[in-house]
Amino acid sequence: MREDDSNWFSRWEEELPPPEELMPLNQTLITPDLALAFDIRNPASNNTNTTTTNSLHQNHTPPPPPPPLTSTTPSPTNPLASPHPNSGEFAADSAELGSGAGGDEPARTLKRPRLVWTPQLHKRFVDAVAHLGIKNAVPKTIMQLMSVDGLTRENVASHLQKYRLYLKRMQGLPSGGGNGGGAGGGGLGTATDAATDHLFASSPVPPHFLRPNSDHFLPYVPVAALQQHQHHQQMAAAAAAVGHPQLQSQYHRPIGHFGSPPNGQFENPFLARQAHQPVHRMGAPVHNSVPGYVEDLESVNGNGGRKVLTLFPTGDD
DNA sequence: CGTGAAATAT
DNA sequence: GATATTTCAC
Repeated sequence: MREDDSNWFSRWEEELPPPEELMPLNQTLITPDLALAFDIRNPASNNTNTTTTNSLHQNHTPPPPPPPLTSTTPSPTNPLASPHPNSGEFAADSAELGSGAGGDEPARTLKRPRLVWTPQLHKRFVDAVAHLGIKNAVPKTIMQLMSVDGLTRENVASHLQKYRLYLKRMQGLPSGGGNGGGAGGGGLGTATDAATDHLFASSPVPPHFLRPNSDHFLPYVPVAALQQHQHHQQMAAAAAAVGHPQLQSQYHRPIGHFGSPPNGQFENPFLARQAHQPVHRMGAPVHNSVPGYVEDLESVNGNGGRKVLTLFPTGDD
């Protein structure tokens, strides 16, 4: 059964995980103490040996440097004056660690913690790729389109790679459902596919991806009325999504698992920063007029009524 | 710069 | 041990 592309989106809702993200996040949860800086990495959790049972992951990682990531901060004038003073950007930093040995030289060599690709972030990624088209779906473009602060080209490239594999695997067995035997004729790795499925399954796969033929991209429709009465809190972008919640005591709320979705695999509803407006012009031959690319916000009615806002047009052409 | 594969951390 | 993510190399 081939459904129109317009339907593929509808399926998202059902396939998408129950948005526990709906849960009203109150910035109140974040006390000023917590809201300071983030970023941590276990310097000692690095063991080349696979045998030593060093389960000591708990170490204090001094919150080093400021969160500022890429220097691309055009922010000339923010037309979107955020009504919430708290949620726009994060304070610079307080540099109050005093722990251990000094530590304050990191401004540049900032080793970012592992980036956690949450369903939301992944969705953004997919959306960006969908808008760009496989043709221009290159890390650099995607990264720029995503405008997620903290995201780097390497991150996107890495994820893109996995995403491609996932699509490939999918084309082999689109069989919805348990498909047990791989069959498809591919006979390739099997361990990584199933695993990635969970993560990628959270985000809808645009039909265009399965379509090596069509390389046309959507013109992107501006969201005329995006005045939702319910504004969700906005926190740092990927930066906040990084690191571990356990020790992380900064811009990340102790949100654990809200509700348990049937799928059971979501718990990090962090928000990606609404990027700035225009994307840097690159030497790309194509003129992608991508004005403020607004990502769809998760708007759900706490009353069972699930409502999702999408920006891009569903119908391909 | 982009992509592929390996290494590492969780 | 498996998976996710990061890093190196081409």
